[in-house]
Amino acid sequence: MKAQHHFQADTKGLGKRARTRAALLDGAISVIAEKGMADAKITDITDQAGLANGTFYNHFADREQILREVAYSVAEEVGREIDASISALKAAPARVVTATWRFISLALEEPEWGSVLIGAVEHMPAIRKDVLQYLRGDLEKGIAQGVFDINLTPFLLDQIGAMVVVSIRTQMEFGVDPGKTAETCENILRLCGQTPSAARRAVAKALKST
Amino acid sequence: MKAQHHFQADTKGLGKRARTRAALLDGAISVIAEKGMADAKITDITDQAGLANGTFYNHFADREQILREVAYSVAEEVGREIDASISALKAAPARVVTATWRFISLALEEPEWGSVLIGAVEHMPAIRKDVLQYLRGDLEKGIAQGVFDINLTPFLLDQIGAMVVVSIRTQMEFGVDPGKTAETCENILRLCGQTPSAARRAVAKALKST
DNA sequence: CTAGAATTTGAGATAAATCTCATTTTTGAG
DNA sequence: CTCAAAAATGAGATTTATCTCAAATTCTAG
Repeated sequence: MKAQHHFQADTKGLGKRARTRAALLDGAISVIAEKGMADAKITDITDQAGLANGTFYNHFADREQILREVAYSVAEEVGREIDASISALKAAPARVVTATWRFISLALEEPEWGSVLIGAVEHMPAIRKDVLQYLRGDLEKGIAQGVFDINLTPFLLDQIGAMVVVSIRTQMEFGVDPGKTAETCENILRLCGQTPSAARRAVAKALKST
Repeated sequence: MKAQHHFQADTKGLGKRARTRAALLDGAISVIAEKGMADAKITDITDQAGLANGTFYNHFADREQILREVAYSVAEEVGREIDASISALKAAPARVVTATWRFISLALEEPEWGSVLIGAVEHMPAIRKDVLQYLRGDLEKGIAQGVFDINLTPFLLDQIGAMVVVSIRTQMEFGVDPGKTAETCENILRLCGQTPSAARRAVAKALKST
């Protein structure tokens, strides 16, 4: 799962056009990882890809388009991985904890993904909504299973999302700390109405089976 | 408490220098309210203040300085108001709820303050820390009173802060909704380890005595 | 009222960035 | 191998800011 060549990996045998495009997308991921989404300049991206500035415009209409494509692509990839890691789980708390844990871990293990995801959630409301849809289903499950006591609205999803972003950003800045990831998972369960001890138990249990 | 002339109100009788400076600071608040902190340009500020672009540099070294001064000033003012509104309260949950409620209400009643506070918390980590210090004392109180079950770290403060920001931003975008403010207060109490029903009761009680 | 000090002014120097396009280079089908 | 189409190139037009500074204006103390 080399994030270094996320896009180029899929272009074996394809034409030059596709390969250059992939190089630009990969360059964009690197630059976003290094300087953040807001400060990713076109020239940074083409330099990183070893191409001329003008080449960019043969492949993307403007700066926004490439950022959006990168963000959607990373979000989809992460979504697939999380889906796979929780597909066998039935209990809603276990699903929420495992998904959250996996999400934060992926963002931190591949800092390039972390920067893209944080940038996307901050600057692209449409993507934030998409990413949080994954959570929505599991929260519904929890209500149905009688273990979550919540008012399931986009507003609640945004509040949970904000906590996850803080967790990732803090760990990217001050160093990875699984204790913080665990605390984040517990806090989400608390938000869902679970007691501190129930939340703690659920997190411990979910981690043991990983 | 006219936010329109937050700074100019304090300059009766002072010299021209002070008055012009205050006009620039007030202009900055307006512009931040309208376009956000990231997009507040020097020229916008001087236009708003009815002054020439060059005048700005007689009073501030650069863009950052005026933004910082505006942010600190608004944060202090809001801090004072909140302190006053909770000074008589003894119970930690009541203090947390009242302070949070007041903070969100101030940000929404004076949209100029809301934009400044959100911009500051997002772009100026130092200010975020200062603002969250107010909360810290009350969380400590709650631990001492045996009603909060938390690991009181800057990390937890940041997670709570992020929820408040989401609440303000959502209401600024989609319209003021006291239900969302109440939900935010309840969610903070849940994070602190209270049960959903205890949280709900504490919020209802704190609001009745306002 | 006056003159020197303080303040304001706004044109323009400077500094990024984005995006365009005529030209050159590369590609790959026949 | 050839050559027309596709792609890449990078200089520079354009845009949009910040910040400087000599000149004009406004204060204020005597």
